[in-house]
Amino acid sequence: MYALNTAAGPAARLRPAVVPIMLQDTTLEGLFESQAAESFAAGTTVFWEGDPADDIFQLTQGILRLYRILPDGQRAIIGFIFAGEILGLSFKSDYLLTAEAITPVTMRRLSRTRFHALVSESDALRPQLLARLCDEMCAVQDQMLVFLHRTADARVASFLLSVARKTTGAATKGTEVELAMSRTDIADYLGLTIETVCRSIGKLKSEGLIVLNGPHKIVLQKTRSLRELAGEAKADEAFTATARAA
Amino acid sequence: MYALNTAAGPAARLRPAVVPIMLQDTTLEGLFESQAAESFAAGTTVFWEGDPADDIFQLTQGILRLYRILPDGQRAIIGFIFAGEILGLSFKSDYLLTAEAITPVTMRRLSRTRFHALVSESDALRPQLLARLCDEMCAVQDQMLVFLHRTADARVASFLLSVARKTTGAATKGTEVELAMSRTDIADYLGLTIETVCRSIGKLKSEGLIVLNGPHKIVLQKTRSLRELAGEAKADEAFTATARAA
DNA sequence: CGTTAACTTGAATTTTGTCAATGCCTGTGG
DNA sequence: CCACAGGCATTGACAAAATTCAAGTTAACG
Repeated sequence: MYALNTAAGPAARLRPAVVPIMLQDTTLEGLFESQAAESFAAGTTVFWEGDPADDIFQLTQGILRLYRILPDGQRAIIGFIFAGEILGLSFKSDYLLTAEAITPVTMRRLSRTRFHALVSESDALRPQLLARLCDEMCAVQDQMLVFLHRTADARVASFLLSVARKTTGAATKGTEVELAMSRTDIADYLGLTIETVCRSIGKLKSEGLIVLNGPHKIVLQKTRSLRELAGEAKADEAFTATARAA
Repeated sequence: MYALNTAAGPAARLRPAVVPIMLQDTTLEGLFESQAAESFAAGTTVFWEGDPADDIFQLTQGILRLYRILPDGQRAIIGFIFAGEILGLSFKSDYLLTAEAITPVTMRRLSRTRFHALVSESDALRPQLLARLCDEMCAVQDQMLVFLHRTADARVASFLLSVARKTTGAATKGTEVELAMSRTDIADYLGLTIETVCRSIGKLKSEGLIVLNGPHKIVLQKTRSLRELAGEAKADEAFTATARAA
């Protein structure tokens, strides 16, 4: 994968601008802190599939979409990058996908050679990079399990929970999720059509699992049902115990 | 991912038993060459999801399936491991999936701590490990694109090509593919039902893309059509040129 | 051989995709 | 500030794809 979640998650964005110097040596994010911020307008492309993969980025604000165009012309969205995440980590000479700003974004850039030099010099950073890659691999696998083996409704539920966690840090009753991406983006990510995404969201709404404040603001209501639908948990222990007692 | 393809692919299996000593220092596979071979009967479990992840394995003969049981009891196959591949590479303390022998297998084992010590000591091995992880990540992504965005027929075609390449090293007209796994295994891997897998294979057969020698031996016939169906290539250049001229 | 499990095929149902129409935000210009 | 245009989201009717349920048929193994 080309994106690595920060261990800290959304907390990273709330972190004060001035951080202990030590961080620069002990976290991958620290490597970017001395770099200048660059801005990209919404809709702008940060890099194209096929461009030489010269740089590695940290997204400091905004949301990106990563996609590839399939041989038949269909656009497949590989994932979304949220503030705090690192992007472009690859050992290929070219980028294998296109990164596009969904919202206005700001990023910090580090040349790939510099990044790898810094990482391989540091005994603290090397294992971190490996651990991150493994974490990311696990995440991709989990995602694939949900998306591949479950229905449209389950995929949408899983997606909403995932966005909630990445943007607000939690997915509890009352959490308002800002969906910056369009329905088309969601569909191209989940391997569904726009219409099916709409209908699934509509169904979640009519069943009271979520509430909509316009098409791009979703409030989570029945988070247990959402999690079950998304295939994240078995039926609750207490519930099955009750069922057994009855 | 828990499996890393050997760079050499199937050639690794054909490699003479005696190899230059140098290899032991320059490839990840080399690390396993001094280890004793262990055998597992078909149907045996090598390790279970949740076991402490103490060892890393190289599969020297046979085929494994990797799977997890989803909360609703469904079995999701994450992938298959073929001879030559390395298995169990994770930075988690426990295995996150179950590895089961499909055929009789032989493996070599290395403790995780030993493996990581050897790798981190070697300037040659460290970048290899990173590169492998990235390659594997790309492979998982590609797979996801095909499986998520394409039909049952396309998934099956893609699967057959992939098995052909991993076992015979090529996917050309006349290649005979040995499918050691059951239809249920294939279905649980592709996110389809057994019946759909059967029907897709039947369709490929009736359209002349493949020939069956019993249910577990498949001969590739129209490899270009298979690749197009699998979404591996655009329509052939010459063809589109012709179409334009007409 | 005979038994059992695996594979294949068929028909009905459900889910998803396709095509088409309508409604609703949003931003721009009057 | 309002009107309007254009894009996006939603909904409906129908078609296609995949799943489910239910037989058969073939292959594997003792």
